[in-house]
Amino acid sequence: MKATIYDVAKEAGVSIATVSLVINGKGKISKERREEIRGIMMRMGYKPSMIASALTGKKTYALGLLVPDISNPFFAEIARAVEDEGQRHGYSVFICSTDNKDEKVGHYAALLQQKNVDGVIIGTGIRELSVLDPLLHGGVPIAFLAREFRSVEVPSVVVDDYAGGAAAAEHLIALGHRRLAVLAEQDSISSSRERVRGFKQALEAVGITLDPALVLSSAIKESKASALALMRGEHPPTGIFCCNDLLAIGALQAAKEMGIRIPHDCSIIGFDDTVLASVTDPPLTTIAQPIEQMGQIAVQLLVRKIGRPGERPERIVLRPELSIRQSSMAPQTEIS
Amino acid sequence: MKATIYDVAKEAGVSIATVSLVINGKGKISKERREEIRGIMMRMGYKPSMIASALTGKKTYALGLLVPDISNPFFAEIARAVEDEGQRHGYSVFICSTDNKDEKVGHYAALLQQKNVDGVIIGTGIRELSVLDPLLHGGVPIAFLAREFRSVEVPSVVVDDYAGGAAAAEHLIALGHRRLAVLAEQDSISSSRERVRGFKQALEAVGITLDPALVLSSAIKESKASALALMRGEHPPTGIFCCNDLLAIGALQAAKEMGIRIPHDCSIIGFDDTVLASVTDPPLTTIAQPIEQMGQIAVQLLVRKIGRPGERPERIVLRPELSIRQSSMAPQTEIS
DNA sequence: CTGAAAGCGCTTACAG
DNA sequence: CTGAAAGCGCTTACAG
Repeated sequence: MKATIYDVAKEAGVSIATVSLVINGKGKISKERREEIRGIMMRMGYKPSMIASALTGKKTYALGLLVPDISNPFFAEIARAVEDEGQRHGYSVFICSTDNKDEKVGHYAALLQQKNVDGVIIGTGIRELSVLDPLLHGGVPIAFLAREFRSVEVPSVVVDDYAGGAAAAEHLIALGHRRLAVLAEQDSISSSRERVRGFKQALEAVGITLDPALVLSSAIKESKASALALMRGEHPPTGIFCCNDLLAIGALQAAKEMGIRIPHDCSIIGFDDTVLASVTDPPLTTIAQPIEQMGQIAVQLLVRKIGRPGERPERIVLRPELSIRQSSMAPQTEIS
Repeated sequence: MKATIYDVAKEAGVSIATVSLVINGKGKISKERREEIRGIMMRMGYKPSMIASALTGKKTYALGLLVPDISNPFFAEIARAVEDEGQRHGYSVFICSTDNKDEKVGHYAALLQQKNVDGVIIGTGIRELSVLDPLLHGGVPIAFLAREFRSVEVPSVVVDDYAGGAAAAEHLIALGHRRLAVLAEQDSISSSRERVRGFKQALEAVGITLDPALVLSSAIKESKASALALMRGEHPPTGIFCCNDLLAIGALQAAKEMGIRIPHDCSIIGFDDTVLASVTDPPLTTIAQPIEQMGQIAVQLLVRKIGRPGERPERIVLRPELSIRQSSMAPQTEIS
């Protein structure tokens, strides 16, 4: 039913080798023949099968994108940037949501290598690096996006998470806050660890120590409950740094439930600057990541790696930026 | 470098045919041989190449998902549901953002058929159905999701958009509104047209006619500007029905810019009930779609179609539901 | 119960 | 400038 290279060869009265050459613009085919064969392909609606050509040494022009959850706006925006930049280089992308579970990462790693993808972008947290073995041993190029593992030499784009955490702290300090809390992601997520570290260091730089009891790791579904725990303590914080916008939203909801006014009673800072940040009540002060740029660079690095596997992998660090909205202000109430 | 079926055959001292049989659990292989070969595959880390097996008549186990924009939270949530349900049936999914442009739809249609995907879920607006020809003629099964074209017999899941639009109108009417406006999507989007039609009919049912000047189609990027146009008219509406949550957010922003208080001065209703609706200021009254269910059903229908191409395609209609939050209330101000 | 052979739709040297 | 042939990694009848 679908035309194959044999059909167009027969129609053109040439061998399939010749047709293959014109498809790939190789060899020296007379101009007329070339034009004629092109015309026949058009007329027959012939498109070479990518799986057949992939089997004969060419690429599959497919990429995998591993993220914790495509429905999380941050990763959805990343995915769009990756998709667009991928298209620009001729690649399609498979979405792979891992829920930050090694088990799912491993599953997708095996699957993607079985599917012979040309490369995979890894933007998900991983505990045990060995779950990537199917990719690493299978010779599938990878690039890290917004996550990284210094132990392995792989191209990566990250935002300076440490600096971002520090910027959040400095903003809060400048506003006059002293008693601060942190809502972090799981510990397996390197970016989250760095943000907390930067936040903590910046506090210590001005002589404030972060109360360990006020640093909570939380899954996104439990962000509200975690924030409630933070706010219900004996000495509630006057400001909370949340390691992503979604966690910040949980904090916002917790505050609303407890009748705590944001930012009057407590300041909240997020991280990411997704669409969400501009629509919350109140709009969220957050540390903005250059999302589109990160996605673009990730595919550029990966594509380069695919092209020249031997080259030394690059590591690109982008600067996050404080975006001030209405969820932060100077502390108003004196909390005993 | 990667092990092939030949490597394991040699290692096991059998023919590749035998190995193939144990891979596929076919034929009658003695239990010991089967176990032994399984062990060897494990040890060598052998996984059959999906592209090779796809070339020999089997499926590629890849699906395409066409949506307007994966970074739009509604479609991101759809994508997650499609990905998960796809995995459950053994399929991976390619993301394809079309920006509702026929040109991109056509591009992806051709690309997906070249990649030999087993099926495509279409959740994007299309003006000229012929852009799907590469799929239709290529014999690639498709299913419509949240969009549809009655002219072609294809399995589809939709929400009763007409009823949803009517529900929005009824809510507003019950609240006491009489002068209403609509912020719609582009006309090529069937779901949007239906929502507007339902809204309008419900108004007419109680003797209110919708002023055509107060019905605007708007791209998402221009939603704020369009809402401003609506609100700046001589007789501004006391309520605006927006055909999706993102448009409603544009309206919220326009109101804020003009100093119009929501819901006191104007009620706003969205459609979709994505995460966004619960975090806006104020939280959005909206018509909720069963997003996860829609994604699941779409792949179930598609998978069924792939399995039994001859069967009569099903059409599943789900009910949307009014979700009341704080962006709607009885009209307060008397606007001349 | 298992192997030899053809074939899927291409690409790539190698001849001529 | 163009064709015959081998090969990519599998699957599937067909023999035996």
